[in-house]
Amino acid sequence: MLRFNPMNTDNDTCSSPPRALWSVDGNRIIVDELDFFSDRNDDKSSSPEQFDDVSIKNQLLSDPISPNVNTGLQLLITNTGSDESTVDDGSSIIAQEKRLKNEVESLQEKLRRRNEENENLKEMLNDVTTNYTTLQTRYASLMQQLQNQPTESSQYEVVEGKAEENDCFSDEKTRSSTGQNNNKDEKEGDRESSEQQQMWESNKVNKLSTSNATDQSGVEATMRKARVSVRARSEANMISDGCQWRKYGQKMAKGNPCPRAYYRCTMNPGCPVRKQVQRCAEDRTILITTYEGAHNHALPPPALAMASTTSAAATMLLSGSMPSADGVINHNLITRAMFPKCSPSGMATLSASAPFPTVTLDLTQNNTDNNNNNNNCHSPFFPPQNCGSGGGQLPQVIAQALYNQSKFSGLQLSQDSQLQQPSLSPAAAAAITADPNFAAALAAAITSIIGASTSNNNNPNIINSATYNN
DNA sequence: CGAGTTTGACCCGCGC
DNA sequence: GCGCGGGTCAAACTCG
Ligand SMILES: [Zn+2]
Repeated sequence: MLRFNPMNTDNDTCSSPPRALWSVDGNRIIVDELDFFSDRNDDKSSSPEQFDDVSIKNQLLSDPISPNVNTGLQLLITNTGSDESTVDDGSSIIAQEKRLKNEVESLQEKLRRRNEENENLKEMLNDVTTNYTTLQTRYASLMQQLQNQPTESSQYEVVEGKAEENDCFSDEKTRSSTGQNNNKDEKEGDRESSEQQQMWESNKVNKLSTSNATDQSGVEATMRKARVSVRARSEANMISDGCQWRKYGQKMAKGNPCPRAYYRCTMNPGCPVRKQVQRCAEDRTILITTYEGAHNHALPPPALAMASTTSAAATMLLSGSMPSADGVINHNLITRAMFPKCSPSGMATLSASAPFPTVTLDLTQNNTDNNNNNNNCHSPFFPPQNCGSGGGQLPQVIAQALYNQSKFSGLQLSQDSQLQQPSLSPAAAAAITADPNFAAALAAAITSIIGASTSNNNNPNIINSATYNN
């Protein structure tokens, strides 16, 4: 959904970041921003159920095993007890005993169901761990392979034709064409890792003092530098992605009359995530938002899609930059998983060129053509009627698809056949989707695990922040 | 008054 | 070494 502020006639594309990106009351008023997650946050009546996991949640709500319904039962039991006490005045003690007994029973039942849930979740976590171990093993072997064949630069370029052709990617082109040796990566990684260790409050003096973490930081820097670039057609100045951002700079980029704005995540003081917002030079209706880094805190559900996408893209690009076919596999994987019947070249572009590997999501084509191609985008992750269903929904759909994709790419990269059959038991999936808090926490944890696969000295805050508060 | 934005200065890497 | 360009900092400013 495009929300356009008629009062804002300013051509400056990046001067008005949103004030209320994530509102608890759900009645936020978004001025001058493209809302990727509109139907999750505001209008409750506008067909909020877009995806499979949400439909699972719906099933859960009508499921008698659901804790939500269980709460209702508890209330019912309490009412029954009080009804009895009003009927029978003489045997109030017996009635009370009965009521207490019922209460205990219901609590026991509740406990039992919680235990079942825990078992399911444990099982799921085991699956996740197993898949993670598999992935890590594969990653290690690929790294070994990389060390044996250090100079196969041609395979670093997974997809570059599209980016090279378009002036909108001029900065990416610049980055892609510079610095291809490992030495530079290490230097860059040194700087970046010291940044991460010392949070944003650190100053440059501290940065200079931590120059000994060179060995382990190169990969981490790649992770940190991996980017997800979203091209969306929008008059709005900002994409609402569920996070809170603070603008820290604005520059005029060369070759583009529109300024580039720099934002950093402010949901957690130490969060390293940044994003850049810039209009396309050739078509100023196209907004290019580039995300970088992984959040070190739990996120509201709407923010998870983009955040996980960024993290997963980093992971994919990391493996994609190996001297193997992984990059291509992942490229096909991401596009096939999203739009099996769409042309893969136009939707998701994977540029694994050092030092800033970037996944570019081009959402502009479907925004223009969605009236004609409503049935062209069928995906196992969402029903076809949700494809191309309006300006703001499409990005949301894609973000969700990427969120799903990110889970699969991280957990089941080596098992192509399982791509369309996530190994989530229905009960576990229901348990997760029933509770947004847990979903957020778990997704953050998984994202962190994926991120941790690139480094041994991972930031402990990542895991610690992914706690489940109920 | 605090949070967020603006904007010029500064830092750093890279190419010449 | 110098200039250029991208990215970041931080003081001044704005806004609610
Ligand atoms: Zn964050």
